[in-house]
Amino acid sequence: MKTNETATQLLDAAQSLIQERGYNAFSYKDLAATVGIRTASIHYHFPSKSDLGVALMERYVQDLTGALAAIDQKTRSSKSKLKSFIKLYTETERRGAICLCGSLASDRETLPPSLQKAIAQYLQQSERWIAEKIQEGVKHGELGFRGKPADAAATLLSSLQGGLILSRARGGGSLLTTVQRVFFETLEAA
Amino acid sequence: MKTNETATQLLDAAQSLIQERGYNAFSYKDLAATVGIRTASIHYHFPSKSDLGVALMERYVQDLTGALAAIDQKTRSSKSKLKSFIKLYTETERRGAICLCGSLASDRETLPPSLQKAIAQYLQQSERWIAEKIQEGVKHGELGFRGKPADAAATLLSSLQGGLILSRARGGGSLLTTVQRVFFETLEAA
DNA sequence: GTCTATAGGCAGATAGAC
DNA sequence: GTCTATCTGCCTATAGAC
Repeated sequence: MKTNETATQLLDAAQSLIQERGYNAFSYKDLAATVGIRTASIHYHFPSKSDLGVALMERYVQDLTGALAAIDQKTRSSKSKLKSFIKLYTETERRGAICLCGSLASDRETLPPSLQKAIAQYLQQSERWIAEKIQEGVKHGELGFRGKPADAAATLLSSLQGGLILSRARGGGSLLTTVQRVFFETLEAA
Repeated sequence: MKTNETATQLLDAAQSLIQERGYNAFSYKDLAATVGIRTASIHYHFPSKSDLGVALMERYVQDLTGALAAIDQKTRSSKSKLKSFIKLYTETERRGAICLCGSLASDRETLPPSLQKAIAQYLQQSERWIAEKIQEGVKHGELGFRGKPADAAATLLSSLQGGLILSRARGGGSLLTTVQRVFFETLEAA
């Protein structure tokens, strides 16, 4: 897939707009203006807005899979893997954006089922991966934590998603750094 | 304010719709259908959609203030106060809804400044109250926690907001119970 | 306070030329 | 693949009768 293909540009533009304004607040007109074509041309690539949304979330899930694989390869310790994961969110925070899933979750009831499914998949995959790393860390003695890894994973992911919301409401700052610190205190405290 | 006044009914309907579908996905037509009047009549109570949004968030902040005051009066220990606060969120979770602020945060860039301000106020007020309770709990020896109360407060609120999103994406369940458990483990572990 | 009627604009989407 | 032209429907909002 060439990165300059129109379809890719459209997905990029849509992702930014959704993360900034929400699914129901962006239009083909916005996309057309950004990419530099007419609205009718967008329908050639994505017949309906739902099609675009589904394609976007599919790409988002694939990107996640790639990012997690990259972290697993590059990094050694479970703790630094978790930190790399959190970094994905701090980068989003710095952009003043929120997660695509978090944004779509608000509009959930207006979304097609296939899109709802992709959102759930993204979050589940993240959660499982986190739980895995926590479990590994405990096993190898890197992390001292007595609770269920799955519980800590769900809590961490929640606080990252919610942290992006709070951070944006505050108008900036680095709330996620705090979230990370508190998270590791939890893991090491037990 | 009589609870059956049309304005109140409109706010109630709008709040439900926003929590279910997002700010940009509900219309005066939806409200009209719910309340049983015509769209034009809504403009008598709330000239513009922004006016409605602002009034709604103002009421939401007032409700919060009332709820926090009620908790402070009724309950004794800091820990049970915090549990009562979390219960506000578990009730939202049970309804399959997310926080009004969380929902509006996605559409933030499309909202009038006064509305953005109200969102920030709601979250700030929550955060401060939580931090206060944690500080009290530590002072009275109820909670063992060495970090900054403000940090734990920001993290808890983040995980509650995010937890509502994850919970909805999962299609139900009681994720917030898990979040609560992990939170108190953190506070008592240190 | 609520109604009917209507305005003006934008939404997503389609047909067919190039 | 992108265009122009056009459709239909919904949106917020207003005017004015009751």
